[in-house]
Amino acid sequence: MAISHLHDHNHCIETAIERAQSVCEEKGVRLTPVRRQVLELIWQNHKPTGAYELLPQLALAGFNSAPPTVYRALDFLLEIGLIHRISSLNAFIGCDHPGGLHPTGFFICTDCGNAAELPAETLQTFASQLENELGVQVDSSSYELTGLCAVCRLKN
Amino acid sequence: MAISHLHDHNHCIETAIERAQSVCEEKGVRLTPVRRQVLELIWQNHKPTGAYELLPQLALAGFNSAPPTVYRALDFLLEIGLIHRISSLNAFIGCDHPGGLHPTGFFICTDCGNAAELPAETLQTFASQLENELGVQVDSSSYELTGLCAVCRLKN
DNA sequence: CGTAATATTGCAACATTATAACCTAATCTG
DNA sequence: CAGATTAGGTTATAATGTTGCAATATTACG
Repeated sequence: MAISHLHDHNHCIETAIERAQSVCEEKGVRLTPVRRQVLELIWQNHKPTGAYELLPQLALAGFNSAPPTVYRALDFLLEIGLIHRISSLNAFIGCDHPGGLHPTGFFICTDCGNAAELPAETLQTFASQLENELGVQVDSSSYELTGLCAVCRLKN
Repeated sequence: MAISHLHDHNHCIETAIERAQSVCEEKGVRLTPVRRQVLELIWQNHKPTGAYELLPQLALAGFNSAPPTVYRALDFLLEIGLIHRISSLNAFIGCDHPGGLHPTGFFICTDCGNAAELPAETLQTFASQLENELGVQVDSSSYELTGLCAVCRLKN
């Protein structure tokens, strides 16, 4: 399992970085070394990662490492939708399907710690339903759930 | 408008405190003076309120006012479901329908700052749908949306 | 190219939010 | 009442996030 996970995972990271490149080119913004490195670290961790966890990792990779550096990179990545912020954890995680700002939604397993992004269509449906039900206009949203993921549910 | 709002609002607060009393009696826990005062302040503010906003208000009401005091009261009120935490705002707000722990969900108007609790049934439906869709078991959830509320939408 | 405008980064200090540790006081239980 | 439990006071500190300004890099344009 370790090997296949590792393999998949390296693939994940590569793909994520490539897509990030494309997104940035399309938008005419710059994926600078720090920003790229932060994104790569987030994908390497592959779980919700706090800003202050990234600091030493960034230092280890030979980059300047002070809070504003990391937060600026995170803000940039958030703004173009390459990562999401999970506010109940004060943590950040890579976006599965970048390419524009969209509702944030994660299911976080309290056993294995994995965070799975919720399907965009589902979130869209929820938001629309609430708009109708409440008569409001939804501009942004974040849905954060915890519990046991499908795997851990069987294990226990 | 100011008067009617004020009236409704005082009623809100009274009702909330009364319900809190009942809930605490049922559960056999103590709504001590600090806890009661914190709850009352939260209802008085009538909008998401940060812990450090409560400190001076608590001091003004003649109570000890140090972070642990407020946080302990907040933790207590959260645990028995009398208030909710809105993590995207690092703030707390009174629960509309206390009487047990339940999913947290709020629509926050970016214009007027009001936070409206989402209908419990709707949240329950969403959670069930996600459980089916993802094969997971949901233990807790928090849905936070922003945008324009029905009133502010018309005003603008 | 050269230069001005813009965007990005480095750095130091600071602001905000939350918790730990330890002790005292109040309340409950038998 | 004595002992156990719960709640609160106090000090210090941890964790998270921001501001402001100077320096550097990148881009735009004559």
